[in-house]
Amino acid sequence: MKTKILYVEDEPFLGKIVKESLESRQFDVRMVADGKEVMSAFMEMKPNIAVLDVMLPGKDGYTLAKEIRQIDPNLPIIFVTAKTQTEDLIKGFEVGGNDYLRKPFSMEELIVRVNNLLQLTQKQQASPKENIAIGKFEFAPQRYELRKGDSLRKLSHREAILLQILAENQNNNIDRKTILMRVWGDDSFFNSRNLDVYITKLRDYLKEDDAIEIITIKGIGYRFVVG
Amino acid sequence: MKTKILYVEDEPFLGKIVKESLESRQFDVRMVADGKEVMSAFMEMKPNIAVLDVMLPGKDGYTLAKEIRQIDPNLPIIFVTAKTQTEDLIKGFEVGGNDYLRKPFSMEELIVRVNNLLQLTQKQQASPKENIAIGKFEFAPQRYELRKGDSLRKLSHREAILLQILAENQNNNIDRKTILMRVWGDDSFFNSRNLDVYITKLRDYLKEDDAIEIITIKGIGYRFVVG
DNA sequence: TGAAAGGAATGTTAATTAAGGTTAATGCGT
DNA sequence: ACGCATTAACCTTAATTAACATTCCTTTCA
Repeated sequence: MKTKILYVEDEPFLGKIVKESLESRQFDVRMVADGKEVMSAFMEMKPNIAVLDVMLPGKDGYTLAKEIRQIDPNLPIIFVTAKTQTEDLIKGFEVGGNDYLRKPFSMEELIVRVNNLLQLTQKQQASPKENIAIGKFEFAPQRYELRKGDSLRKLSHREAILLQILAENQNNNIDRKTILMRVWGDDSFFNSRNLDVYITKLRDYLKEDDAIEIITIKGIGYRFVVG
Repeated sequence: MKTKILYVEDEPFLGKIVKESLESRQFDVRMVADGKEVMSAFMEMKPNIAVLDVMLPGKDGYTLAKEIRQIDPNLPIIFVTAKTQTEDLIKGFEVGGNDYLRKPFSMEELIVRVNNLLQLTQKQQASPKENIAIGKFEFAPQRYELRKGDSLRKLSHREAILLQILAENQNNNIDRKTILMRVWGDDSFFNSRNLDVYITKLRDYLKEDDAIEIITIKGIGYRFVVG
């Protein structure tokens, strides 16, 4: 699945160039020009990263960053602005930004910084060879085995992948869609029902430990909480 | 314990200023001027972050970054250099750098970027929101659970977010609009009615404790008072 | 000045729709 | 035939919309 960029820029000419340039690098870009429209676009598209101009009609980039931070404390945010003063940069980081790029900037630099942030914020997922501790259980992803004390349960392929995705993202929300794409490769209606079935199975397998819970977030996905 | 910075810089004058400036911010700084000495200093001090000049006697910064990456794939690395070309910057990220600062730079900017990277790499797995005490209740935002004594009520996603917003802002006015944006992402008519419904639900859940009240401030929003 | 009227904002409860959960039956490859 | 994966049928719960009630602020007029 493509990485989704929410790009907020009110200069149409610059905006178009940057958007196309990012798209040519296989990013899925949504551009918004008016500050007031950003939050609804944000909720709708659920971007992986936000690139914000600071000076905007409607609402400025700093305010937007603050609002985004309230909803998602982990989303990478890059400011791209003509404001070159150090104080402006500091403010950008203060409101929750993770990088600050002064205009004019080179496209290459933006792309490199976008990728850098995406990498930094991705979970350094335990290499799938290592066993993962899940409450009182221990999960061996490569062997599809779920252990608790002396009892052992062999998982099927789908069960194992699903559990691995959940375990890798403990305490974080996981999109239904993300799961569907990773386990089934598409998010059709039937696979979506299928996911329900597998969630039920995993809940059943894990019910011996009360500290473990797969919380449903209706309309969004799941959150796997342990302890 | 202080955050340890490994600072590699061969210009003694600049180096001294930066080092002292970082130390005045409570960082524990070790400065190395010769590229060849960096790796042993690295192994010895086990820094939390590295700030590298690129052009150095002995071994250049890019090479150092590569060597550091072999040992620690997650250590934040910032390049600080007089090389202003985009290609140099790209190379910096390619070899594993996480930020790139062109000389001359302001101390403030360096510090802000250092802190940003430290935060980004720490935030990783641990985002366990702490339980919030609400009068006689205890609310576990991660698990969407509201407890009072031995009784437990599981909240839905919307209920939980709303309660969290209220609880975070105990005794302060909260704009309706702010709530709507955070819970629904927009403040349309229907969602506004929706908010009323959820406020009613929370009032119902919390009515067992008389000290808790969700006060309506007509035309503004709500105030959540406890005790 | 203050009581009544009117209206907008909010409260409450219920009905509706949509999402997800559960269990069982079916399909399909080995 | 076995084991998993998929589809289906039916059930439960959350979220939204709707309908009607209330509150409280504002306006107006005695």
